[in-house]
Amino acid sequence: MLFKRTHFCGHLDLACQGREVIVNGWIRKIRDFGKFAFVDLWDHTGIAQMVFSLEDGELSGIRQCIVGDSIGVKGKVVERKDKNPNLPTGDIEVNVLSWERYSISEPFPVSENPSEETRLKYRYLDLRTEKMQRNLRFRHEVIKEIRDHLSEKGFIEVETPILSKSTPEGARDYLVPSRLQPGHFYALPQSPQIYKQLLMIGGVDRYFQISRCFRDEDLRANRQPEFTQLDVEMAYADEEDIFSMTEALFKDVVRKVTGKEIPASFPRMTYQEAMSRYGSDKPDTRFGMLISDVTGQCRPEGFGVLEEALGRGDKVKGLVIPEKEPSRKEIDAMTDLAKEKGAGGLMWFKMKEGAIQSPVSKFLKDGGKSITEALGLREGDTAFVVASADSVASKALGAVRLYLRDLYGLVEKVKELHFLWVTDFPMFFYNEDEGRYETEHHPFTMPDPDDMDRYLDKDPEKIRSRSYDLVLNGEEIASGSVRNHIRPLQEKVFQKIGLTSEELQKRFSFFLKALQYGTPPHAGIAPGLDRFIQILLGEESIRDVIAFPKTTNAACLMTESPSEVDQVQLDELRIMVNNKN
RNA sequence: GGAGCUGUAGUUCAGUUUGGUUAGAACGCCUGCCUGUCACGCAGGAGGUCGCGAGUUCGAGUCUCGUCAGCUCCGCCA
Repeated sequence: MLFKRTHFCGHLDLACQGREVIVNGWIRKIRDFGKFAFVDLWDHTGIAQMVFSLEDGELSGIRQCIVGDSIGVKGKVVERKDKNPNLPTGDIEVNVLSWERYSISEPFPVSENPSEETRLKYRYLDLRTEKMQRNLRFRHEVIKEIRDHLSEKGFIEVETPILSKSTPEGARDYLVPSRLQPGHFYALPQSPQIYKQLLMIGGVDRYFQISRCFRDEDLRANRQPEFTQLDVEMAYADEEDIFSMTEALFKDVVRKVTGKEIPASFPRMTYQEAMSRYGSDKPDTRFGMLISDVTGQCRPEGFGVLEEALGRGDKVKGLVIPEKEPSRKEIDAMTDLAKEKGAGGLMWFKMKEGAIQSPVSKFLKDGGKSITEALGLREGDTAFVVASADSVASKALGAVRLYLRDLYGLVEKVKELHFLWVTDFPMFFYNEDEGRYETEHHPFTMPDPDDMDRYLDKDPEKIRSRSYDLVLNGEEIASGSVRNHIRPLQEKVFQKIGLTSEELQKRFSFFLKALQYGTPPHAGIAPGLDRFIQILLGEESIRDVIAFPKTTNAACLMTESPSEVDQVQLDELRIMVNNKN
């Protein structure tokens, strides 16, 4: 029999005193004293203490229960003799009159501090923890506020297909075989990009969607093979419209879900400045330690390595961490980071008792004076310097800068939210491996028309695109652009990235055709909700804000997917599996 | 594709440096005792392919090689 509950465990308090209540939940803890037992009963609202008299035949059955059993309890709320100030419901307890054991639990395969592997295998039990309950509810609040906000602003949510078509460029697609057309495949969407542009052509005007996106690439702590984006698109809109729409949205949502106030508009930085000063296209602006170019001031005489570098046009760049002296081991770790980014090495200089200390000062005729002065090195500081091609030096120092951030805890997690627009991304970059140009953002981005005229043939990497990223605390949380709504211009872009006219015809004729029917100028953006929620909650991993996440191997430990399928299914799809390699 | 860390009882871990008796602890589980706990307490008990496979050795949880899995990072992720 089901006890129809009158209250949730966490809502019981002194106001219920003397009342007969019914609560349902899971046993969290049993403390058995022989003549009676305390049972901590948990539901999604919290814990309340039940008191079972064990001298009563029916109630003594609680002794057969273990943690995890699902039970219903009818009892009287009474004020406690010994209150527990650590428990929200610690003023009261429930004297049990009758109860029902709904289902029996196996002993829990998880403990209070389970490993990631155990958590993922028994995710449904992990979800019963306070943290996961809080995170799922918080996520719901964020999405609800987004829907409310955009609905009020005249946006409508439109669903787009999951069984979709392979897009050019970008990530590896997840493919779904077609049974009715053997040898043909759907692709799961990497984003609803083309559909939302078609919705603009279709007169929807203001669209959004909480949409699932799929990318078959290697995973990270903040990257899952399927993830959730807030996809937004506006007709007759440009950068400024998207910026102000997004700023208003984030300000409203952040206030409603966290109570925090963020600025009404976010600072902006060009891609070029981000790269040269922060060594990253997603700069963490919560702290300083910017990268300086000291090529001009640097006197390399005597140090062959540096002389040669400057001879071939390399840059000398550096940054200073004030009043810190990293250890030998830490410097080694930073050197490895710099090398990973392509730098030949990492020089360092310390200022102690007015003298420069550095492993390279003995080579330099000026002992490193020109470099440290240019960087403004002061007593007790340490400077890190890289001599490499401009972008390599910046990226290497960008990695060093983040290492120092984490080493010395230079930012307080969660407390501050630093939003930043990064603009003026390049339209194209040259892919050495493939021997062709690719788009930095995606091919549907509007290139700067003047740059296009000027550089398309001679220097395509100089062409700027009308795209932008939104960065929060050093993490990319949204990406968008003004779209290319002019068919001939769109064709030019496709040509530049090496799509032949046959390929174009085969894969995109529908889209190019659609562009011919009075496409409104339009622009959009797509914030990644998993990351945004992760940052607001201060979680280390995106997995902690997703109910059923996958491992770094893109597997689900709970369902054991992916898995083999029956031969019958493969035959139906006319698929033969090649197990070689 | 590459690098690092980890894998021992149901769970979380110690033991691996320096190979050697019967692989330990805590929590959980089982049995019993206990009138006020909230990390209840007390007594007793069960529970192990040391991830898997080779190899070295008289002898491997411990050393070597391979492999699988989890995590973190690089490449990759328009």
